[in-house]
Amino acid sequence: MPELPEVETICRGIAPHVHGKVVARLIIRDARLRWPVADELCQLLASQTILGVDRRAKYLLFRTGAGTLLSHLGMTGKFRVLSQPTPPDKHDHVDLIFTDGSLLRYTDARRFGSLHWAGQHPETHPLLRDLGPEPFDPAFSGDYLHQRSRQKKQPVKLFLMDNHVVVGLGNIYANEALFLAGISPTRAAGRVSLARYCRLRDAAVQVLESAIQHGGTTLRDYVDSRGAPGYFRVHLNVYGRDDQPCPRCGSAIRTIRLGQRSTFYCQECQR
DNA sequence: CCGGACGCCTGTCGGC
DNA sequence: TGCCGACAGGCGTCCG
Repeated sequence: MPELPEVETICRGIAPHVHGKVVARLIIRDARLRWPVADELCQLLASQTILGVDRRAKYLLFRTGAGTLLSHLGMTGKFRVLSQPTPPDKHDHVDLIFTDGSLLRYTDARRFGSLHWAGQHPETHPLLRDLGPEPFDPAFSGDYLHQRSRQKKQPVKLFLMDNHVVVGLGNIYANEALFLAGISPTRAAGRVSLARYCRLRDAAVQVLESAIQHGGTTLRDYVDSRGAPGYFRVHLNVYGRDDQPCPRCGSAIRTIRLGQRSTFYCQECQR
């Protein structure tokens, strides 16, 4: 479900409500997420204070003095803050209960998400270690993309969605960035010029920043930590708009499959 | 080493 | 109405 803007929105929504809270206990109702949730998390987190919440790529990091709780939301993962417990629904798999009676509840219908303990240096955790730069990091530049893509025959859209290259761009925002940059998603990554990679970098940063400002994109079931949808959907130029007119030139937006994912683009505006 | 396909799950939607 | 296949904001792993 969530790409960078959605995870960032959840991170900002949760942070003020969990910051400084002390964990009373962790309840794991169903440990069968993408990887089994370790029972040890209960002992590790008990009586720890949440010092802060950060985002790295599409992961949320809950910092404590003893180490870091790492969470990925997969396709349908959600976090909500409740001021007091309510009877759990079918997919409410984990509760992090604080000493003041409030709680952070993890819900995930498809169970593609995950919860891991990452210790004091989460950046060395295997899931984070090999990730590429954040899109807002100066290291993510047109020059960087150009250098990394030489000799690559892979379609530029898959290159852009590769977490080893840059993080945070999932199917929606990769489609949108390529539209804004005027680059065909099927073009071989190694055959995109430096100038066009500079435009692609700018387009990616622009679409992600704008999406964050609008609280992310809700297509079907994404909601933030307060249960509110994101409002960026109305700003999408191509995603989900097959056969509709291109907002720039009016010709019909095409849909193809690339790496088993739906890919939307304008044949006239993107080359 | 690379690129592409698979599989993990449940829910929803469209077509017959 | 019901059934069935396709598809959905991700990504580690396996295979050629």
